[in-house]
Amino acid sequence: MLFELDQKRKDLIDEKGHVLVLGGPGSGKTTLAILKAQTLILTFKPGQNALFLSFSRAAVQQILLRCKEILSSEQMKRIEVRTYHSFCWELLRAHGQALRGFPLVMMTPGAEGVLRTQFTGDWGAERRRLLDEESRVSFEAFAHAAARLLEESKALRHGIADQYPFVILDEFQDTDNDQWKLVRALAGATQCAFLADPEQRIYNFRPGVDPERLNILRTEFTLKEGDLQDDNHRSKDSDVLRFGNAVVRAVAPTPACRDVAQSAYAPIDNIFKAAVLFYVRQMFIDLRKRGIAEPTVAVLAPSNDLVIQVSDALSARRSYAKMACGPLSHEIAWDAELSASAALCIARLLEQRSDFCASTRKASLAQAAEFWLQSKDWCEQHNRTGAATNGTRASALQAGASAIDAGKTIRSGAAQLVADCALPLSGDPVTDWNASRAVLGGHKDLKEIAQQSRMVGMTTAGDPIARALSDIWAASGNYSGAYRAVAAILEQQRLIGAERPPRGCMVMTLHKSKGKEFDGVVIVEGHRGGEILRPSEAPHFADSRRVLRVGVTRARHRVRILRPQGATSLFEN
DNA sequence: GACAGTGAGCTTTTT
DNA sequence: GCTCACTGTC
Repeated sequence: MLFELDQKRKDLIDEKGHVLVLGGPGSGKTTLAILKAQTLILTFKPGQNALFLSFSRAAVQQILLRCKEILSSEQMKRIEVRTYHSFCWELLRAHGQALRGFPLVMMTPGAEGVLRTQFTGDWGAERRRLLDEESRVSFEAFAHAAARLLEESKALRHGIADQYPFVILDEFQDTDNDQWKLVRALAGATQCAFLADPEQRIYNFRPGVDPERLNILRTEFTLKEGDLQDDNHRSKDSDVLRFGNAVVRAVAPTPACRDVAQSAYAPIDNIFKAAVLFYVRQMFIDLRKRGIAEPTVAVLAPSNDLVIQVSDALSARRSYAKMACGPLSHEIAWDAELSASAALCIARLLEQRSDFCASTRKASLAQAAEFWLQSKDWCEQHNRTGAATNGTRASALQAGASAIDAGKTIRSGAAQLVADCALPLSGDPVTDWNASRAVLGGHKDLKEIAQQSRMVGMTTAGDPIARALSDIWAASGNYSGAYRAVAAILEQQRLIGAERPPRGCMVMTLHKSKGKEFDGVVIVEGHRGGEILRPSEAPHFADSRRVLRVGVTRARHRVRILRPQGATSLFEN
């Protein structure tokens, strides 16, 4: 592939020192960095590679795709595209032992959660103690620990610099303090390209992410800066980016943008859902009219809560303005941990219905309790309310299991509902699965299990879980062993799943869409909560506007923003 | 320890 | 309008 480069880009590629490349979505930062790597690779000695660090596995996939468009297969071998986590872990594993005397042991998020819930006091201090005294390193402390290794050992710094004479840092504006320490140590010894878009800084709320990051970088290192902000290659013929920038400035774009449409719906639940389905279908029709045979469409919502509602909206037949719309199949980008736990509850209930006895009933209660414990841990980790309530719910279910052991009556309504479930089975996995879910839907302290379990995909007979359950039924006429089978499938999906290239219709939060690209984007605002412009940020909504810009600029061709009637205008004039 | 009633506050989170 | 934390009652 050939690239026409202007002088600004050529200068950045030829610069021998560090470069800071600023640019909006689709401006070609990544491409420029890869071209620079391509040039530098020519000067590398055998064994030396370029290193490209990014935050998420999804981003790594995107970057690899871009690399394949530009580099030859020989050149591909000379560039390593990695997440911070995988790079740091390899560093720790390879050099931790030599420098500290003990091999480092990885503490997975799950294992750390268990320790944390048992520990009272300052967890941060305990985490440092675990690292110093037991060589156990938390997932979240990888960057911190790796940075310390580099800071402490000049030999290691130079070893890494020799191995990677050129390092690219993606999304640099979102680098947290620990990652910055690591990068600072690297940049002191090797040549770096920092890629950043200050307007895409949407992880401000994360501890250690500093809005001043770029200025900190500028004071610490001598840089050649280049700003590609004005250019846009992703959506050349569309004015999607112009709209995104207008949103951040809060000034309506003139002339109006053809490719971005806003619609208002009456703030009533049924109308909301019908409107979502209608406009998403409409987006597919629009894109096909433009000659895109198999369009990808992302439906983006400000909150996870709303993502569920959107998925709900797309899952049933509805009519909007007298037009009938059939359901639309779609994928949800979802935090798999909780939904896996919820799915295991359903599997336990299937076993209980197959063989109603003390041990299956206790297992169901224990799994439901486990769900709430995980929920509790999640709340604590993410600083959300609900931890106390979830803990109480878990206790009530555990108390139910103890009551069965002691031969006493179960006192909690939720525990009773779980333990007394003895619905007959039909042998059709989808029907039986949904019947178990429906039971849980009948109590406020179990409802969320039913809701979360919807995310694992068990709607058609072809889903892996349905097929496995079908096999079990065929072999034994009941669902004994369902738990193990479902657990195995979920584990497998966790390892291989997730990073498939986008296809068809996908629903996710605005935040999760960052770094991705779709033909069309539908942004959905809720009518009760789930606001695009978060009320707490009034009157200027600066953070919200950056998030919205990220969502809007995911689109190659077309955007629709669906808002409730009466919502605050996106523009102040 | 279960649960109904009451008043407050409501997001996002790459590994 | 819903869900959480907290409090009082059984």
